[in-house]
Amino acid sequence: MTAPTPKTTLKAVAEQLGLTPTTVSRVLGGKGDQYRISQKTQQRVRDLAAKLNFSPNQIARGLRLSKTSTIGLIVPDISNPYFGTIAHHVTAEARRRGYSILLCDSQEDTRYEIEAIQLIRSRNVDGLVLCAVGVSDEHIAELAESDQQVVLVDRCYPGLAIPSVTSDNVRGAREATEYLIRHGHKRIACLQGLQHSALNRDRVLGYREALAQHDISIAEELIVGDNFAQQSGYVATRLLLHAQTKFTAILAMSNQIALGALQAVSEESIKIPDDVSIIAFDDSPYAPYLATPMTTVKQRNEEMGQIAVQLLFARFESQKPSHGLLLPTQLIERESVVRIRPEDS
Amino acid sequence: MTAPTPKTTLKAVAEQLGLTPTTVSRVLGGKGDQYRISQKTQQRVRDLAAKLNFSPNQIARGLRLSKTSTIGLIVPDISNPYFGTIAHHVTAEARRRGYSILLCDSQEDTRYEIEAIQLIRSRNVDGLVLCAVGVSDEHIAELAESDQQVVLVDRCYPGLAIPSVTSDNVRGAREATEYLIRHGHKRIACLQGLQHSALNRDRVLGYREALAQHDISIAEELIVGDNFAQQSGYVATRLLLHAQTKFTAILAMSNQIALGALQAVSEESIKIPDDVSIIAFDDSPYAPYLATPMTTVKQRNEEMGQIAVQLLFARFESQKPSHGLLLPTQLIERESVVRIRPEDS
DNA sequence: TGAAATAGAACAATCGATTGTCCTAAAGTA
DNA sequence: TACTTTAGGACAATCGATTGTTCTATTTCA
Repeated sequence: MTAPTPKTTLKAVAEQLGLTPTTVSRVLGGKGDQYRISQKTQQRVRDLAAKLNFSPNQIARGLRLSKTSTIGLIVPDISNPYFGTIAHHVTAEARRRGYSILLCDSQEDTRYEIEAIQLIRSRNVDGLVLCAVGVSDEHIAELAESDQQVVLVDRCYPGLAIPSVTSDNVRGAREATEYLIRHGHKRIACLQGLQHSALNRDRVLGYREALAQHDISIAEELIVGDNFAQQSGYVATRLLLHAQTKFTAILAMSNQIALGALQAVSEESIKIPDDVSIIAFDDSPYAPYLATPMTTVKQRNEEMGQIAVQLLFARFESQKPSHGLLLPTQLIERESVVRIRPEDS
Repeated sequence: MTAPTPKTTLKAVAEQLGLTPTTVSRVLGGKGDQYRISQKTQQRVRDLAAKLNFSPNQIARGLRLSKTSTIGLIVPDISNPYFGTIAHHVTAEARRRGYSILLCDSQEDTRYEIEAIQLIRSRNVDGLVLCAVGVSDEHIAELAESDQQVVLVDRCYPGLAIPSVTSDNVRGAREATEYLIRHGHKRIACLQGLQHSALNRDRVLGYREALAQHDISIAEELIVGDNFAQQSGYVATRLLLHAQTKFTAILAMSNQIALGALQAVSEESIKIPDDVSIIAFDDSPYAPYLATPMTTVKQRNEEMGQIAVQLLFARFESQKPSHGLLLPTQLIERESVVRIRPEDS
């Protein structure tokens, strides 16, 4: 086995040059001139530091400066490409500013989320980007009152004074529903996500608004589902089909719910869109190549990640309270919705 | 705005009790008895700590103990569900052991990867889980000689004495190719990934082996593509089709390459599997619901994430050099491969 | 030539938690 | 009574980098 090379410290560099850590630190920190370190010394310091591949211990630095150049990121499920994309852009945007990312996966579980928040705070991150699970909000309220800088992404809590960036979920759901209505659908199943979450509430609200505006009575038995996972979409769809509840279209409130619906529908040998139309929240690179290319509500999750970091840095620089940012969604029309004759509905 | 609550320190707890930080630290560290702190004092300490919601500053702790309870994780692209899944299981497994994850996304760029490694090391992580980009290996060799604990995942460097966990890529590709051959295919396009990467070399090797074993001459013009991205798969497929190069099947070396192939094929209105069969590396939840359900080579990426962390901890505990771990792949048969008559090929 | 100014760098405290060692008063022992 | 134990904690150094202050030769200038 090779002998491990111990890390080079500031002190080690200083000793090799016959200087003190103070001097070395100032030179490398760009304050050499300010503190009248001679050019010759400065050059010697820089040369040796480069040669030894010295880079300051960020832990020590973090302790001294109480600034870790780290941003915490909590997401419900990093294996979901929706959050993966957000994370990708958060990390990219953070790196551009010299920040690192401390990642936690809350597994869609509020308990883990609380744990993650504590963990991340005990590590003194400079800021926190939080994709909350979205049900309980007590711990979020606590967070808002602490000195921790936070930005909420994707799922926000309207009551709390925390900067946030989310899709305009009400509008996105309303537009999707209206699209279905324009195509003659009146009995539209709503495969909802996590109940009592703000995110779900907004989407279902948009769905209800669209129906109400078109004088279509809302059939509560068509609003089903427990959470944003595939399993929930599957079960809900199977139950709907089994109950012989009549419906001509499905609005799935997440990409995973949509997958569950596809699974259920394929098992029943029901054809999309001939037998039932479907629109899903969240676009996917696979959407165009599905058995029936799927019409989706695309969210700007790339921008969400970038904006989240930018909001965070805006907070670092000023104490101005920033409001929630609403991003538009886009209905991507493919072939999973069929126009039906009014009498069918 | 609410007044920010400053963080509680050990010293603050100690002062409120009229004790020294030493005592408080020992009690909370479970060493109260060992250092003969009276039960009464211990209880007072614990009570106040709980009341103030004290949790030690991990930065200070990390400095003193030179142990940060943090694992670095570098992936080429966290928005790719393949890596997302690995990350998900790495974080879960790490949390179970009280470790946090410092995440970097190298964007499939070796320069960023090198940057990420430096960054992560300057933050004194206890271990590093690296999904390397896979072309250059000088910086990896350097890493191997340092005192940094590392585990390579998904993409390994055979020459280096670094523990790793990867799929048995040679065998996976060979089995997929054999499957195609058994279905009568002889001219099989190989949409490869990043050239000169060990991962790609292995997969292409498996492909060549299978052909060789069946006495099928290897048509070099059928081995095309630059990297693991969708764009590469798209371009390569378009070019193949444009060149009128005859082939009856495609072996795509990643999920994203496969997407690119689907894109190209759909634009040329070519039917899968009637006109061309396809098998792709990496399974996807969408695979069963594609226009043609796709036959895939499924990797055990969930286990990869878990095993990576376990290997890392095994290294923490013993200095035994561990070898590379090879995980089997699984061919998931769907409908994207058609049996053709020998004379067609 | 003597005092003031300046160049060049060293000293020492600090961030917060941990730990080997040391101190003091009460209790036990001969 | 005189001495050793023991209980219960306190002291102070340490991890590595940063920074306000201080110190010492040279220069500079009148």
